Amino acid sequence: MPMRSVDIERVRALPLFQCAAQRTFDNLIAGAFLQKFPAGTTLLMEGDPVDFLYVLIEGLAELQGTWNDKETTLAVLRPVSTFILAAVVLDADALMTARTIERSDILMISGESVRRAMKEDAGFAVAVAEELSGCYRGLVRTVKNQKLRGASERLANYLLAEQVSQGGGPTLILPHEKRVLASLLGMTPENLSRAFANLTDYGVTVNGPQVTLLRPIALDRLAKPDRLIDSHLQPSAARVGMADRECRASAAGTIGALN
Amino acid sequence: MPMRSVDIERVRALPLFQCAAQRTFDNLIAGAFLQKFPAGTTLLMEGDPVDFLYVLIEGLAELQGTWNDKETTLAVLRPVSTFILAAVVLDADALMTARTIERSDILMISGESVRRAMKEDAGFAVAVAEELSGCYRGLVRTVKNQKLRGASERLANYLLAEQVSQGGGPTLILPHEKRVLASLLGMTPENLSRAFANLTDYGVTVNGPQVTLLRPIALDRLAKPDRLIDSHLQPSAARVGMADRECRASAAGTIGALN
DNA sequence: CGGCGAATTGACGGACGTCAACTGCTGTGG
DNA sequence: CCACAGCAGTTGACGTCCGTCAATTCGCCG
Repeated sequence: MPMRSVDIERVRALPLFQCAAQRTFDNLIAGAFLQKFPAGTTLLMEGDPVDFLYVLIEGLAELQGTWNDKETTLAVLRPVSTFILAAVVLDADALMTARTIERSDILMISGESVRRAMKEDAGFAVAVAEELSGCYRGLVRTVKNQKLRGASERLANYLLAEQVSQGGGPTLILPHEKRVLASLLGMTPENLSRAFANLTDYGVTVNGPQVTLLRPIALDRLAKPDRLIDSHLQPSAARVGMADRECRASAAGTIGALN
Repeated sequence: MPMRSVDIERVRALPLFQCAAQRTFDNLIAGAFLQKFPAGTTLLMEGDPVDFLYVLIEGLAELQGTWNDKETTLAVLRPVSTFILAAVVLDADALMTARTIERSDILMISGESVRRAMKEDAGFAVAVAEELSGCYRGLVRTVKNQKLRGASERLANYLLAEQVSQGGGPTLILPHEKRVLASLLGMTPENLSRAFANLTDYGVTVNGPQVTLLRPIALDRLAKPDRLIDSHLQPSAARVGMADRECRASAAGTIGALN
């Protein structure tokens, strides 16, 4: 429950916190909990009031939305990401359910203290606005991805993005169950299987969670990745120091670490 | 080009600006332009650097995304809304192109001065964060709408939302061409026609841009509107003063005034 | 060993996109 | 004033993509 100083430093290094005054940061973590959750734990249900800002320190988590007994995954989060920031800022009810996919370490910071810190520390308030901007743009990319691309195109782009995020080698490991991936990409598990089958012509080989891209150029020609949709290919950051805030926020899933 | 004081007051009254210090606000509008554009003008192209924060004062505008020669409408904006805020905050390239649908009056505020104002005025920075949060949540609703509902369900919900936004009477006027509506709802114009046809069984009558809802209860049973997707039905604002920031931002289209 | 759930495969149906033809409106120019 | 071109909207036919249902296989864990 008390935080290790290693973890404190990881949090302090987040874009969200690194510009905050030391005093602001201390106040924020003073009333914070670091908690371990097993896989499959629901942290927060859609529609519930939000009392905490969450920070995923270790593990894997998922944000999902529901309607009419149907469910969809809006994002898969990797460490280190914050989530549910927008609801915290507005003190509003959650629009998505948050669930752990793996055993996870999660830092919970009082929402009330976040709102107070923003009013007292302009640097922190700016950082919150920047974080939200990155999340917002991640979602814009998501919507474009969904509305403009077909199912196999979405999968192809996902694979290319994962490839670079896993070091650029020809073979990559899916970070979670295929059913979660299917939901993230906006299709059924059955259709994801077929989408993988479609991509065999483009050099995609599947073996359980392990996927190999034998003909990346052919796959790329199908996927047509675009810097205005796929956040992993950003131009050479002409304005230094920025850009990577947006990148980090968008690193998880096809899309963004959504707040 | 010089702003009328009427317009200045309308801008000042926006949630984004009403908490800003007078001095901050004066600096912001000091270097701002108020400009009139004819219908169909492209204000900003996808991929371009963003130099201004835009405020739609009068008229109607549209944000669209493109990929592989396909185009989709991400939002339709009504006065008074800001747009392209997120790109301004990050000083990043636009992810969407902005186009006027009708003749419009648009206020353009220097992006540089917005970023400076945030650093100097914590109240303004908080307001920016709140605005972005509302926009973000609008987009979350959009994604859920897209991924969880079928085409006629999206249309039905759009109609019910428009109905309340136009005073609650049985008949409403579509604010723009049906082709724009189709694109906003994620379908082709042909399919929008068919979706309207499907809804005749639920008391929906179409006559050009005029739509009448004869059996709102039946339509509602089909649409299953949900407060976690459809921003027009918010609970009774237990915490006063907030909530309507989110509502305003989400009032345009099925979805949000996207920034 | 037995059972459960994830993943795959096939068959089927429905939803949606595409193409084409037709209507009706509007603005233009002879 | 009317003829005509151009575009939005509608309708029909058709094909494809995708979801649903069912059966099967496989791996994991009790």
